[in-house]
Amino acid sequence: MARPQRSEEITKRIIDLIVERELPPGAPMPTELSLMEDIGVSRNSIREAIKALQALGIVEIRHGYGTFVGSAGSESLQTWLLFRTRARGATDVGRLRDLLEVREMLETELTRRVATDHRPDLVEQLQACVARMKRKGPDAAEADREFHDLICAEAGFDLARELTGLFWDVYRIAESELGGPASSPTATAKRHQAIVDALLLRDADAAAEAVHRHFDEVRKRAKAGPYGGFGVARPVPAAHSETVRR
Amino acid sequence: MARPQRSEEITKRIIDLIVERELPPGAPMPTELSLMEDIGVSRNSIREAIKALQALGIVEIRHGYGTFVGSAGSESLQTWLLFRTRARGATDVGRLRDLLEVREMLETELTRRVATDHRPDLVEQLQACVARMKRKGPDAAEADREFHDLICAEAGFDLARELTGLFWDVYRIAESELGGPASSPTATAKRHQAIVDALLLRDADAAAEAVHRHFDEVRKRAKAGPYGGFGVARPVPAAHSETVRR
DNA sequence: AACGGTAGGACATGGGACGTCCTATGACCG
DNA sequence: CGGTCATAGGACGTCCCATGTCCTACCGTT
Repeated sequence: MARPQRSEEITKRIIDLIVERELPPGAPMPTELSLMEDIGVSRNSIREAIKALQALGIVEIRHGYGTFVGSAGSESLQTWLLFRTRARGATDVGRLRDLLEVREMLETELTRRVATDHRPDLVEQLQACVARMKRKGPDAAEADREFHDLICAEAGFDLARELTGLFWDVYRIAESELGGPASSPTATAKRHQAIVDALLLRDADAAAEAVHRHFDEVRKRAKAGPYGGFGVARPVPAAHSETVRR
Repeated sequence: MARPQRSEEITKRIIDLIVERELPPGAPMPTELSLMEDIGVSRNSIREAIKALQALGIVEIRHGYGTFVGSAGSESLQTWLLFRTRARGATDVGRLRDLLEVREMLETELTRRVATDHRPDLVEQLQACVARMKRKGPDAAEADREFHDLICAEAGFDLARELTGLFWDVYRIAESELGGPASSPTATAKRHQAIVDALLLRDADAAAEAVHRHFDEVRKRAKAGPYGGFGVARPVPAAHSETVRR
């Protein structure tokens, strides 16, 4: 007995192999054939394990060329997080709130740290982003993203930066599915300007406060959406629930 | 042309299927056979797609019984995060620092929110955890985890709570692999006690400060570890780097 | 020397067979 | 009559093999 998921075992073995050999991202993985021989299972089992690894960004597969060690970037989690917010009814806005909340917490603290310790030209770059936000269009959203990413990058914590980027992306996708009202460019620019001002003064508390106000703005916009607010879990229709067995 | 990864396409289709039918976690997925017919690909392709979904916790497979919709809990990310911190040499402590930093940011803000708004008996439960911490042993670590989880749960943001739990687990595993010094039970208890005290007074700033001090303690301990500190990226040995093609 | 065709390596997809695990049903026994 | 065990059926797990597709590198031609 003690047959705890053959393929999971294979997955672990492959990961260990990468870690032990200290293969850097981009390094070629052993051939599926040699993996077969090393681990002693069939090719299909290897392929399924590799597929699981691919879903986590741990390996990258290039058709016809080979499999390579991946960087395990946060993009891999987009599917996960998106599913998590869409599951059980895309109209349940409560999950969107969670997303925003985590972003707010992370960015508040990140901004706090950056406020007292940042390169002089950071403010200029941020200022440029704010200017771009004022012009309506697809570039405004891009500038918004860059604005937040600049601050997160400045803090120097890769993981935190990637996570906030991930949350930003997923929030935007989920929000667009719900079709909320568009944001006002001038209001958005104003909120971001307040953050820049606080950073310029190197005032951590003011910066944190400005970030909070910014998120208040976003929340207010989301509340005005088609489902009337966060936390209002729409009752799940019973239509399909009888498909549940047991 | 335009052959964007057959299996990735299948993965998306399956996710959409779950979302559209609003299948709740635990609901049985369609049979692999019926999926084959619906999507029109072979069973192997379906299986690979499902395998990828399983790696993300989106579906759960019970051998010999069926496949079920998963809850996409944060446990699924453990492999990802663990790999991310172990990749390219387990001795690179810089990644551990990132882990701690995110935890600190999240917990600081979470604690801040909980400080001014929490159930009266939360403090009692926390106090009980602190008492357990004072006794050395495996239960002390468990009490530590419960302590933080209690606070995160109180805030009411599932996502944030799960993430902090995930970071806690991964940090502990990664740390144990590095084999740092054990923490002093009394010092640990003292730091946690300070947090409880601040919560009792419903003083958000004091609570945040206490959390910071707690993490300072953890950082200090990690710095005393075998690799002499955070951020000291050990140079990657060139031994295997010539295996990189291109 | 530059170009293009071709061979080979590696992954993608498809189909089938057999083993294993779980559940449920029904016969058997107390 | 009720409880227990054996068996049948459904569904996933593993494996094998064949063919398609993509990329690289080599080599012959111009």
